[in-house]
This record gives sequence, C-alpha cells and structure tokens, in this order.
Amino acid sequence: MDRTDGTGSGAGPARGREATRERILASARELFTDEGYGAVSSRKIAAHAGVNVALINRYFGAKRGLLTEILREDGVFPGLIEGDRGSLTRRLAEHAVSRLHGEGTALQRALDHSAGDPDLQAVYQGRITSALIDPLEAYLGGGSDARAHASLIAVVMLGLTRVRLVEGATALRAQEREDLTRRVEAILDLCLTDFHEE
Amino acid sequence: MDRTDGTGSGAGPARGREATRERILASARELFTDEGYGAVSSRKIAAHAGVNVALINRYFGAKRGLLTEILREDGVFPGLIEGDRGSLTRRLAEHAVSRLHGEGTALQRALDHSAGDPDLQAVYQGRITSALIDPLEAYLGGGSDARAHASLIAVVMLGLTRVRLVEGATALRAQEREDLTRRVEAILDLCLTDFHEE
DNA sequence: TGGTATAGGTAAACGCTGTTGACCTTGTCA
DNA sequence: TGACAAGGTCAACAGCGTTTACCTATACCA
Repeated sequence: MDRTDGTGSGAGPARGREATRERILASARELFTDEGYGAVSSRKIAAHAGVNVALINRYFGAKRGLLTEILREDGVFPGLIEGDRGSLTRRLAEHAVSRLHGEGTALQRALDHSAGDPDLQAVYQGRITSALIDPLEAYLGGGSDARAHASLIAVVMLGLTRVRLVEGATALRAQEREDLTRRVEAILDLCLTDFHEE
Repeated sequence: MDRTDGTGSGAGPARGREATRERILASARELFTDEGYGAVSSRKIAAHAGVNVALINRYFGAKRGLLTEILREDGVFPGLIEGDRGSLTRRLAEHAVSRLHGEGTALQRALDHSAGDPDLQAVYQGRITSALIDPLEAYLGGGSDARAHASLIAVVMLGLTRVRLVEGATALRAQEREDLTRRVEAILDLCLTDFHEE
C-alpha cells in the first residue's frame, strides 16, 4: 500500500511524501531567513529543494502555507509568558529591547520584515492572537479587563517592532540599554494597571 | 510650443499634461480609498481614469509614486503637533483612540491597511519620519533625548494602529472611551519623561 | 507472474502583475 | 510646407502564484 517514508534506496535525494515535504520546508526556512518572505518566489524555493513548483501548492495549499507551517514550530515569545508574575513586564521589556537591537534568531528578524505583507495578514493575525494576546490574557488571570490589558501590551510590543522596521529606531538604540529597558518596563506596567483606579 | 494645459475644445475628457495627471491621481485616490493599495492594479486605475496604463509610469515613475503623491497632500496628524504643549499627549491620545474606533477619513483607514505592503515600505518610512517623528522632535524642543521620546510616542501610536489591524482590538474598543483615552494619555506621558530621573 | 490501482512527481499552461520601448498622432512654430 | 516635440497608444517583457492534465514507478492482488 505505502512505503510510509522509507529512506529511499540510496541514489538521488530522498523520496516519499514526508521526505519531500521536509525538504521543501527546509528550503523555505533557509530562503525566508536570508531574503524574507516577499523576496523569495515559489519557483525559487522549489528549485532550491530540487522539486517541482506544483508540489508546494500540493503539500502546503499555497505559498503562505509554508510560512504558517514554519511559524507553528516556534512560539513568538518563548518562555516569557510563564513563571513569576512580578517580573513579567521586566521579561517582556528585556525581550523587546533585545529585538530592537537586532538580536533573536535570523528567522525572527527576517519575519519581522515580512510582518506587513498583505498576503500574510491572516497568518500574523492568528499568530499575534494565539501566541501573544491569548496567552497573556490567560496568564493575567482572566479578569474582566484582562484581554484589554493584554492588548495594550501587544500595542507596545508590536509598536516597537514596527518603529524599528520603519524608522530604524536609532534614537532608541542609542539610549543606555538599561535605561530604555526600565522605561519600557514602566510603560508595560502602566498597561496592566486597572482602568478604573485613579 | 505648448498649450500649457488649456481645457481642450469641449469634446471628450480634458487633455493636456496637467489635466491627465490630475485625472489619474483622482482615480487612484478613489480606488485606493475603496479597495486599498494592494487590491488595485495599475490597469484598473488607468481604465477608471480613461487613460493608457503606460501613462501612470510616465507621470509617476511607478505605481507607488501615485501613493506618494496622494500622501504628500495631507499630513499624518494634522494639527496635533502644534499649540499647547501641556495637552499634547491628550490630543494624541484622543486621535489614536478615534482611529481605533475606525474614525478618520476613508482614505486614512484604507491606507492603514496598506501600511505593511513591502512595496510601500520606503513610502511609509519617509512618512512616519517626516510627518510624525521629526515634527515631534522639533516640537519637544530638541533636547538630547527629544528624538528618543518622539520615537517612543511613535511606538505607541503605530502599535495601536497595528493591533487594530491585526487583531481588531475588540477588547480595547470595548473599554469606556474616556478611560481608554486617559490610559493612553498616561502612557504617552510616560514616554516623554526624562530617561534618567527616577 | 501479470495486471492494475495509486501515490508521487512533472510539464506546461493560465491569468495576473508592474513596467518598458517602439510607434503614432496631433498641434505648433519657423 | 516642413520639422519638431509633446502627449498618448499598443504590444510586449519578465515575473508572479496557482492549476490542470499527464506521466512514472511502486505496491498490492488475483
């Protein structure tokens, strides 16, 4: 009936559904990392994987399916929205500032640049919601305003990415790093305080 | 030598360089407003203007030139970065919250959705810098950290747009409007305080 | 052992995009 | 009348994401 992905017989690249899928995915990841989503065409990915173009759509539905698959594998803010509640904003601030300085994996940096692509709007929409806002809401305890607080956090986190993308954020990166981190932390704390107290 | 844009002789649409340019621009503005930048093709704009496609590139260099021209005509935050300094953040907060609620001109709303288009990155980069960060820096008096403060303001303003775009910001729009405005105002104030005081 | 169904892969086309270069037409001036 | 130039058109180019029809080689079953 089916080889269930036996590793070929030695000659030529591995065949079989799973092996091919994986080869396409690996090529996409590598090329997206180096050149960004928009700059890499389906044909280029296929050529790099030594595979026909049509297979991309066969296995992943469409080009954006490749990115969806890649993104599924790693979270947006791994390890940040868990653990001690008191230092949540500190962790988020440190992460945001490090991203501002171009740290993080090459893939993360590349995908920041692709975040605005109209073709990817639905992909990023799902990602921001499911990997940032939803977990934050749950982490914050689910009070009536928890989701609004989570959204405000997202405003700052996404805003920082966008300003870096669109303007370079030179002035921010020129600040003493600890000063900037503390400032972002304070802003994030303000995002989390009760809307009605004063 | 040249008619210098006389208004034709009556029959058919107006001819002449300036009239044609204006007709293309008007069509682009209308279509961008209704459908967004990415969804409108050069050929569609040309057809709507009753003009050959090639003229778009002749007069505006490329499709993005149309948007550049349109954006040149109205500022990003008209009237906000001037006047009383004490209420700057209040004005900005009110503006941001109104945008969150889908207010503002139809063109502004449409262009928010196009802000991430890779083809427009340079256009928006110039716009954010020259119409938001630069004026803010000047308005703030040009102290050594003025540009960093302006950048932080931009973080919040752009972040709000992005969260609305990508997530809908339902939870934020569900907040009592005055509460949310005051919160954003407080956050913006925090963006403007000295980095080194504590 | 032979026949067949099927999974996996390929080639070629479709319709679309933004853009460009060669051509033509029209009006003006010498 | 002839030359010139501005304004406009047509047709093509190269590329994109995607789809359809076809081929091939394997695995199973009679």
